[in-house]
Amino acid sequence: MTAPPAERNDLPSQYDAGLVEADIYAGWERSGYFLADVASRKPAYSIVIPPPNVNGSLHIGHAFEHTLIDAIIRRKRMAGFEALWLPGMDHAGISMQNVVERHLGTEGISRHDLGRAAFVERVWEYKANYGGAILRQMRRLGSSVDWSRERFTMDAGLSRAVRTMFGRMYADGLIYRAERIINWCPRCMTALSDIEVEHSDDEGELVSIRYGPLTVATTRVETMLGDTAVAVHPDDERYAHLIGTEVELPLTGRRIPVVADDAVDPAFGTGAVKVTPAHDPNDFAIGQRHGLATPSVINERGVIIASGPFQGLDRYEARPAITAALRELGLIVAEKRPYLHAVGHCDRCKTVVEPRLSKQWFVAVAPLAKAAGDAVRDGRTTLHPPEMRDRYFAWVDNMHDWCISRQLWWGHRIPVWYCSDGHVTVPGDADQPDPLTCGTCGLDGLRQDDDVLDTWFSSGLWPFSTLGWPAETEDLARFYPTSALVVGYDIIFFWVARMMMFGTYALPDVPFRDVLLHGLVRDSRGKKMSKSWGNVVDPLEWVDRYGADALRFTLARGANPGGDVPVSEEWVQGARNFTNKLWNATRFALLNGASTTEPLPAPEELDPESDWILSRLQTVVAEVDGYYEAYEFGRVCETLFHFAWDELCDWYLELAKLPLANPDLAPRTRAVLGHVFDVLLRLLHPVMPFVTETLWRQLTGGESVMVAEWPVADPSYAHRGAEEAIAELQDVVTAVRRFRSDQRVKPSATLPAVAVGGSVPFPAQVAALARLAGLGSAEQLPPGWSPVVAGRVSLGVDLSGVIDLAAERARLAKDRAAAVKERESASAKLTNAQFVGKAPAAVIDKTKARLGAAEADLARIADQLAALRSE
RNA sequence: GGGCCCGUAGCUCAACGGUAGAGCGCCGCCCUUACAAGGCGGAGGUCGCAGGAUCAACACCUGCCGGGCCCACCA
Repeated sequence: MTAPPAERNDLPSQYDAGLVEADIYAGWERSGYFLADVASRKPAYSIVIPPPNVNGSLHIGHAFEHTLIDAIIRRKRMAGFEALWLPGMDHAGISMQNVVERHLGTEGISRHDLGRAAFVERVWEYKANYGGAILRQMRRLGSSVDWSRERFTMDAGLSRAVRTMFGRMYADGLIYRAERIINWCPRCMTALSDIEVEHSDDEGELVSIRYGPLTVATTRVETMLGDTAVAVHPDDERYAHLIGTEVELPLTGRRIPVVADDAVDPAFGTGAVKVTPAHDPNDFAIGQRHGLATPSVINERGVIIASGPFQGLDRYEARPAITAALRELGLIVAEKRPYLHAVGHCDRCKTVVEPRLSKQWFVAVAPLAKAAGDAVRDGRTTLHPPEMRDRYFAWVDNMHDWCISRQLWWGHRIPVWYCSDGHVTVPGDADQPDPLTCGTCGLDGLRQDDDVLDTWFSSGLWPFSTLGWPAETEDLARFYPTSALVVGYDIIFFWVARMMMFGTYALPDVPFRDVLLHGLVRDSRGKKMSKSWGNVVDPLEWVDRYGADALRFTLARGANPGGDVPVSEEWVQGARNFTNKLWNATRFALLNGASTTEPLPAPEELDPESDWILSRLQTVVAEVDGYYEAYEFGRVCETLFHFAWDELCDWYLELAKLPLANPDLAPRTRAVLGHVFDVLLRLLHPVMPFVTETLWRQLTGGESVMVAEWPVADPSYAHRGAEEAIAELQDVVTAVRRFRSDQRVKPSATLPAVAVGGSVPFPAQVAALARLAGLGSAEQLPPGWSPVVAGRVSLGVDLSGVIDLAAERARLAKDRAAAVKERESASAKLTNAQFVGKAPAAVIDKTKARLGAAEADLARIADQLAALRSE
């Protein structure tokens, strides 16, 4: 796609992002630049997308994450890497099933009315109709993903990876089935892993109940129906005589033993604990140690199933009912009292989780977690920012076995078959067909496990399953390990740790070299965005209004490693203004014939202002490159923003106007202009792809900045002298401008004549100065003089009608006060530093210079005040 | 109950052992031939509090106050 170079003087004075972005993206897609070529000789650079949920839509957090990833990928592509950004989506097990069930609910039917096959069919339909919205929206943002490699966690290839992984881990004893206490959501009707449970401190009531001679306390009265013991600490003298005896369990007519167990804290409450092995993980462990029965009294819907008067009540109806019954019997010792305690909630639907004994599949995490921890400890994978390492280690070092079976219909069905004798058959390899006969006894009529796998099981394989694993594909060889993972710190455990576990288990190397953990997007007051706060924003609305580049710049600019990012529409407006500034500045360059075809003159051949901007440019190139490499996107943006706006636009373009008007000087200045804009646009491209593409094509006539070379700093253009000269010029101009402002000299009025301070080094600069400061003429004078006062004294110009002498005296007095303060500060510091003689020489010198400057200022101010007095 | 982070200009946030920065907001002046989505000038901070080590701290250490986050099977 070759963009026809537009008429150079045909650019409107405002940038309209909406006008160009869609076409540009379509052109990029057609060009094939997004595709990664396995056969290329370039070094590989790869990132797999953190797959968004199929049922979601692009929110501001995605926009943030995608901006960072795209910036990384685009820069690497320009820098000569074969860059791959692999897109895709996650089937989002519970989440997606819930969404579809809700839709069915509006039709008045449940998934059970449909049956499993029909329900799963519906989910696929839903996915086809609504899924992938995010991936389509990504085009709006400009994400340069390789669409030819798009994957889905339920597609055939990934299903094969899941089945292979399960088979291998089962064979290795890393996946097993067991009856355990698991977290159960009575609403979603499925088991959950530990991290799918959110704990919150909820108000409960601690009720003390008399069990014969003992008193126990509980927040969950209803579980007492399933108690099979009371436990006390073995060393607790108060109860030593009761150990081994039995007490009566109220309301049930059952007698239960008193057991001694170390898990009991004798200092808590009465030191006696009721034990409900089927409904509490602690109690289950106690039960195991003492061979207690494990009767379940609450079913999967949270309903009491113990026979008796409470049977059929919901757990929350049963609680007060049982309490009342106990009170009637006089068994409530103390009145119930409010008690704040941690309660687990389902992270999908917020229902209070019910610990429940059931038979589930688990991953034995110990060896995997160790490998995942080691990979970070020994530096094969690096976490950014490093503070996140502690969090990561705390998790992998203390992980419990992972419950991976879910009682859902949407997901990867567990690849396990049972015969009527209950033997388990697991196909060892993904390419084996579903087994027809039992591997143990040879019976046929096998039945597949009804459950599906935790959605994070398949996500955990993402970095290599998407590249073709278990097949040994070229993609896998070329792009694994992936170079970086860019993801929010909120899913370190859900996802990052799991990928590390699976990756180090199944492949010879880690899944990624760098992990960049970004923060959450917040509103302008630093508040977390949530629907209930009403502060969520639709990123695409901002894209519509201000353009994708403005949104991207805003997000990238706010990115500090690991930090949260506040955004507001005003920030985006500011970024939009920046795109417009770039637009107009480039337009100025184009109108003035900026050229990228003329060779850039060597430093000696240039005017100081050009030496200066090129010197600054090469510094900026080096800095920005380093910031990109360190994932310091905030600084990338900050540096480029200031260079472009404050230095290039506010000073260089103004300074360039004079040489551009001079036929002898213009060609060189045009070459410098062309070069500076060319480099600037390339540096900005990873963050602001659209506006830079538009402008870069106009400027250079090139095909696409996407595939332009990444700039490299050229230290031969470093020019200290020019930087100092321009700094001095800026000081003087600012002083004159300040004078004008103080003296209320109209901007349109030209001061009749004035002398300027500073060692302004050459005639062109004096002319520039006259222009920038609105002077009729200017001459050099010793530095440091208030311009007009100097003019009066030195040139004899009579400004008495123009100058407000009192205002000028006030200004000088103020300057003098500042100089006095500065002299004192520098002097104190110098005395201090010299006294002990430990300060580095550089510091002493610098401080001496400060002191000298302050003293010189004071002398000049005194002279000027004296001159004014004689006026 | 453990662990982590943060308290810097009105707001949101940077920086850093050696003279406090940005964006937005605010005040004043300007439609100056790239840009009013702009230009120029300016105001505004005892860097949460109290100690300590250092020639020198906003920056390092300790304690306190205030705010946030993560992990957690004490009934």
